[in-house]
Amino acid sequence: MPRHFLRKLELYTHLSAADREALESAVGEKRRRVGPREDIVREGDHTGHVNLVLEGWACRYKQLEDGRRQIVALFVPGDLCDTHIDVLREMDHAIGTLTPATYAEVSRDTLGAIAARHPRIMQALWWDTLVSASIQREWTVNLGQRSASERLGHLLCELFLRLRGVGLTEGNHCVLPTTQADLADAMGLSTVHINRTLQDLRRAGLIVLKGRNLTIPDLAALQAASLFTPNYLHFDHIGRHLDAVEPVAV
Amino acid sequence: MPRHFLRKLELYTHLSAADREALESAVGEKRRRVGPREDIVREGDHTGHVNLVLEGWACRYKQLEDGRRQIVALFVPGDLCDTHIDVLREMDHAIGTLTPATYAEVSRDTLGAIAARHPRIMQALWWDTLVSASIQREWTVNLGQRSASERLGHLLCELFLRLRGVGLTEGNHCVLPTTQADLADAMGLSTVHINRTLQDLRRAGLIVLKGRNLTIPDLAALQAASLFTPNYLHFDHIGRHLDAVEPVAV
DNA sequence: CGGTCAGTTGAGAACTTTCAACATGGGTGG
DNA sequence: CCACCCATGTTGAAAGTTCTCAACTGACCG
Repeated sequence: MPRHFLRKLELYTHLSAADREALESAVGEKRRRVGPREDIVREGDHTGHVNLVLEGWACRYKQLEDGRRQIVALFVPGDLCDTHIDVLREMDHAIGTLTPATYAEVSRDTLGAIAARHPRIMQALWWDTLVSASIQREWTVNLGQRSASERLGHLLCELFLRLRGVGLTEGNHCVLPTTQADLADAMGLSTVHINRTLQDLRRAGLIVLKGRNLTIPDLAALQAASLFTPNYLHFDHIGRHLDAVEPVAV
Repeated sequence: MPRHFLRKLELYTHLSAADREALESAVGEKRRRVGPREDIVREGDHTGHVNLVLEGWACRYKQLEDGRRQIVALFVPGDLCDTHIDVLREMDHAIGTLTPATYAEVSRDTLGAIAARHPRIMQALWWDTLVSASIQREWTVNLGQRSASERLGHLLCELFLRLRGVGLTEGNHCVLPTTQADLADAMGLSTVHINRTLQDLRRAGLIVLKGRNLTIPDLAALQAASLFTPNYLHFDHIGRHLDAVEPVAV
């Protein structure tokens, strides 16, 4: 059932049937369904589990006292929120949904048990954690150095590749279920400017965005226009030395 | 010798004498001294060790093809660069010094051996890693939502508290050895604007900055002006349940 | 003494925000 | 079934912030 998550981990290494079963049963333990714009975790909480997004989109965000909000990470199906975060006393940020969503709560104990018994999974979770950190760094670059259109184009490239990594694209097309206000909070821009920047990208033929449907006619062109290089996503099967060798050949 | 690092870890938990010795000997293995503005790690490298800053300041940065540079993290004495990063194939960023610096190279094997034998250290390293990630998120908020003066004030608050955490402040005073150009690259602003913003902060009486010497006459005031809350640094001795109980009482 | 680096200043240009109005669409109650 | 409402997206114009360019200062070094 956590097929997007499994698919993502297999970008790093091939899992054995036993690995997959272990993850499936862990994810089956406790499942929740929530509406759009709901908090899953609030700032100040102390949670003892990890959340895995199964369907829908969510985000990690921080809010300033005066109401300004910054989305610091977007979560799409297959994304794991806050691995190991429970070493810290309390959450310094919140996690909320952008769309209706379902997610699995995996307890720390369950995750620890799996990691102990399945070293390949442990490595893959490590990889996932490090890639998340790398994405966070790239967002810092994005906000610090890129112009509005580069910034937005960069985000769309990243999301497209991440969605493709979990099997949620078709050809050069994917969904973009966020509102323009969500994009604004993620990019540190006003909604008005997001709107105009999207129009610029459309006018330049770099994207086709109708409603929640995004098409990127020429990904290489969008990447070039956004100074995007995919290396920071580390989608290069770098854990192949750990690949499971199944006993049964085809 | 890695006194700043030890002191930082003790913000989280108290280490035993054995813990401290293990860390000291690990850090003594290989020590390097480099000048200012030198790269310690280059983008594309594949390193098998972790670097611990002993003296001087360094940074993690990413550079765009057209030369724009974003500093995504600052390292002060006691900071550890890139724990566990070697799960990834190659570095997606570089690490360079800002000032002359000395650092210790700790091999992955050494670190792994310590972690296995000293669970308290392993937990403390985890805490350090998670705090670094938290700081990275806060920088994203900083670049996305705060105005130039809030942004710069926020950074100065953070640096002051981090330096205080490793014993490198005296009263309300510390060093700030970066150039304005470095600050600009870290804050996503131009050097000219950094210069003017520093003047604003000075004029408002929030900082006194002469050469490399920074004084913050009223930290609470600077925090308030910058919408700074220290919770994200997690300096709250949250690992106290792990505190070492020394067999010898004083 | 000349050169270089860091810091400072002025002025205009460019980018982004704010405010306010208007358009569109889906959903709800009458 | 229609009327209304609200969330989302769109547009215009003025204001505000930040950048760029260019010049100049002061300190340190060879």
